[in-house]
This record gives sequence, C-alpha cells and structure tokens, in this order.
Amino acid sequence: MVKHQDAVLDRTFAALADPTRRALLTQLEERKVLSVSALAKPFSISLPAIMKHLDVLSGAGLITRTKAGRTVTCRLTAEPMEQAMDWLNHYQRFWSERLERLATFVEEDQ
Amino acid sequence: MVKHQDAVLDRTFAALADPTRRALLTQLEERKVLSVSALAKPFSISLPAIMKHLDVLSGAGLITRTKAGRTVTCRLTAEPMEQAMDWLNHYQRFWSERLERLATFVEEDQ
DNA sequence: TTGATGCTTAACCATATGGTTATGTATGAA
DNA sequence: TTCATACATAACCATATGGTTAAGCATCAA
Repeated sequence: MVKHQDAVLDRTFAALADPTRRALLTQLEERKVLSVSALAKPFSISLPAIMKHLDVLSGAGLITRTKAGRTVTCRLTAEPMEQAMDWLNHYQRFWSERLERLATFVEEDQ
Repeated sequence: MVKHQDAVLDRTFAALADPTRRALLTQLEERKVLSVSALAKPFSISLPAIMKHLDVLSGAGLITRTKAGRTVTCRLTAEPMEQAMDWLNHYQRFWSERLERLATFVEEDQ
C-alpha cells in the first residue's frame, strides 16, 4: 500500500510547486498565525485566488484553518513536509555517495 | 534576484509532484544509467508519455540525457534537489522548535 | 437595523498537464 | 539494401490549474 503515501507526496510537492503558495507558507512560518485577509494583503492577486491556494495547502495538510466568528486563522502543520524531506533525503545520500567516491578517488582512507 | 531561485524551486517541486516521474528517478538511482526504452519498460503508459516526463525531469535539471548512436542514456543530476531540500529544511527547523518547546514544557533543561 | 467587514461560492476563461495514436528519422544488424 | 530498433515529433483530447469578476452570507460595530 504505497499508493496512499504516493498521494501524500503528490499533493505535498504539487502544493510546494507554486511560488505564491510557498510565500504563504513563509508568511505563516514567520508570524505564527494569520487571518485569511492578513495573509492575502501582501499579494496583488484577488482574494478568491488566495482562497484557492489555501484550499490546496490545507488539502495537502500543510496548513489548518480554524474559524472564530467571521475570521479564519491559518497556521502551519508542517508534518507532511517531513515525508517530502524523507523522500528527498534518499537522494541526498546519492549525492553524498558521489562526493565520497570522488573523495576516495583522491585520497585513500576508511 | 530571488526570482531565478524561485523558478528552480517551481520546476523542481512540479517535477517531483508526479508519481511516474518520482518512479523514474528511483529507477535511475538504483541502476545508475538507463536508456529511454529501458526506463519506459516497467510502465504501462506509452513511450511518448515517458518522453514528456523525461523532458520535464531534464527541464528541471534532475536528469541529463546523452545520445550515443541511436540510444539515449539518462542519469541523475540530483543537485536541484538540494535546493528543494534547503527550502524544506527551513521548515524542519520549525517542527524541531515545536517539538523542543513541547519537550521544554515537560522537563526543564538548556 | 443598517452597513461594513471577512470570508465563500459560482461562473467563467486561458493555459498547462498528462495522456493518446500516428507518423517520421536515424542507426544497427542481417 | 532492407528491416527492425530506438527515439522524436505532431496532432489531438480531457482534465487540471490559476486567475478573474460578481454575487452571497454571516458577523460585528454603530
């Protein structure tokens, strides 16, 4: 059942592939919680466009939204990023190997 | 000039957002170099579909293709993944902080 | 209660994405 | 030379994506 994990990576990487969405996440990392309108303010695109980005982000589980009165506050839930990191980490080992092999080629040690 | 780096992340994350492309990269990590047709064999989709995925991967700089005679061999170039890792790493610090704060709440140490 | 604020939904649009089949081109083998 | 192999290109299709404007619905303040 790798399928489910696959879908998580699909949604996580797809969510991270847009600069506006990465900027939204960065905002949320700097100032812990923000309302939807506060999040939207720095951007030149319309509110509905921001809403769609937030839908994608919460669909990927990267943020959570809680409604209090008429304002919705967003906060990071960075856990899915950990899975993305784990996947990429596999390849970090690949570069490391390449670098090590290069190093071994120059000087012999164990 | 963050714009250029932005585009690299766009293309890298977008490339990684597809399970077929991730599978292709995994193939290339396991068996160092592979021809296009060898890469395509395990998949049920058509060769042109695979070719398009390879275009995306090399467009993101994640693979390089070299032609020898009539066969094209592909190999990993994992460097752009490092940038993706760096970006995600920023957020790993965020989780770590949260976990540390939780830990500090339980037991006091420096 | 009236109106502004904060978010949501709907309808629409252009372009991108991920796939197909069909056809073309160059190379290697017989 | 002839044919199969290995890859490339073209034309097409359905759906997804990222944006818009317009309109709607709660809620808080006056």
